[in-house]
Amino acid sequence: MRTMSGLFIAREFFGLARQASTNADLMQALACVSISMGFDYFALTHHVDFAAAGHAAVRLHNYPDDWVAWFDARRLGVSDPVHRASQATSIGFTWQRVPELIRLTPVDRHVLDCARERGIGDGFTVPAHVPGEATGSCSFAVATGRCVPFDNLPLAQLTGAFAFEAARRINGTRSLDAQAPTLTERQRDCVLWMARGKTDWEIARILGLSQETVTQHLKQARERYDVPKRSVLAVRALFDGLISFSDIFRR
Amino acid sequence: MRTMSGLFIAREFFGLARQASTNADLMQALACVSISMGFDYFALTHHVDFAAAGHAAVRLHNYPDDWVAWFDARRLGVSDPVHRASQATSIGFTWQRVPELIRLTPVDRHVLDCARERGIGDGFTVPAHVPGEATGSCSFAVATGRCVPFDNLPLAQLTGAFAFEAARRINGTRSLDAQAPTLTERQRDCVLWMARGKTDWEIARILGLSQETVTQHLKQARERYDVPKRSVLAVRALFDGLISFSDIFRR
DNA sequence: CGCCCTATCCCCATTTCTGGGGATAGGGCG
DNA sequence: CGCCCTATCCCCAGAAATGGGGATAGGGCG
Repeated sequence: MRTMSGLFIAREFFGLARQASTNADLMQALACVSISMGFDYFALTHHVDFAAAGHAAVRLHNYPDDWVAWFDARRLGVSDPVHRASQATSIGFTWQRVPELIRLTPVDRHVLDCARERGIGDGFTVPAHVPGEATGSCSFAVATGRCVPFDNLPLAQLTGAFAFEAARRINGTRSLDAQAPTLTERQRDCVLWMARGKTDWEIARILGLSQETVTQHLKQARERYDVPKRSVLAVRALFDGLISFSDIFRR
Repeated sequence: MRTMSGLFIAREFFGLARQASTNADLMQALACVSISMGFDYFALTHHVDFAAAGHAAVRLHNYPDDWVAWFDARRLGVSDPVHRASQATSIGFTWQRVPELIRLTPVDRHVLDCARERGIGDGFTVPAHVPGEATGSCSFAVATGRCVPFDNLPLAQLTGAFAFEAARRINGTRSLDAQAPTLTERQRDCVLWMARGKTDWEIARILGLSQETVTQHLKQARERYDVPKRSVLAVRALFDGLISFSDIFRR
């Protein structure tokens, strides 16, 4: 009775993932659930160049070694077509749908062919994007020549999403900084418009102040954060939630 | 037998959402599935200022009229605490968890209190973020005094994610060629150090280039994003996941 | 009352960023 | 081969940001 076993699989994985306190714990849980769902491989990864990236980037997988070597030699972490496709949707997709999401180049087709030659056939990828963090995904794949277990794709969607969040937790998601500086309302106004790309003169017009006053507010905000430049001030205020991406981009 | 009815609800909703060709179709499907899951209200929305935003922004909901009027009068689409919290996680969260995700200001607490007074109690929000597009979410809420149906949260996670993607499809997903800008490796290096607060001279020393080359790379990055200032360039690159908070703050 | 904070405005000099122009070299692709 | 992209370097002038100084006014608190 597949219906019943699907939810049993989910509950078991959620329990393991919730208890996981290391990447190894999570890897083991993912290896088991992949098999249970009818997949052969999994890969939970940030879409970065692992040769250049440091410690904070996550990559947990059980892909064949020769595929991984080939992938890394070409530094495909950023440009892999499946990774690129995952930036065009908010829910999971089978790899057969990739050409509907992005325009495939000849190089992309070659990458997919080489994966097939090295044992990775079709798959299902669950995107995970949190603003301010590297984009990522959790993929489940079948060996070359096998079929994706279509009935279990909703379960794979849930599992992939939950696994990525567990990885964020284990590897240290940003924590709320109780000691972060606060800004006055006026300082925050000026920081928000600066982050929108306005000059002091423009902000002065918008808020009905003199240009020097705007300069002063931004200087005082920088001093509270002890940063030398406005670019890092904007980043810090974003990180602390004093301003939000939506607020910045609003028209 | 709740286990059985949960997956029955999911399959029914997926069928309706897949067939939906208008926002009204999707709204009807969401209204039904919300009740079936044990919620009283739903709201699928882009996090924009609806007074100013245009045609591409989606908002489908069945909230009480006086709450909506209050919400819009204060233009909370971009600064609502639940919306802001959804930018700090990749999976859904109950509103009780919002203080773990963002720092609540006195204004935020007032917003949550007023929602409660107008009939909206607790809820569960599923974030949806596609790089290069406005952030959004699909929320399910219970009336003041009622409990969130915890057993159905995995189902709400699936439903919310699927509904948001259906809304994207109905309202015209972007074309294959419309992708967030990309930066060359060198441009990204310079953007990252700029976002860390370094001057061109400093970046030049760090990367072993001339100061003019650094200026050029940053100019070209601004041109790719079509933004006039470095502050907003840093914000955009963060939003799209090209650089991350951990990249910037890492030593 | 004095002190501190916030908001507002002004001045100066220097550094940094922005727009605009020029150039070379190497690699990939049609 | 020509074209485009990437990386690198240079020049100029003007706008914008940064550091540093000055000031007033109003409100809250000990």
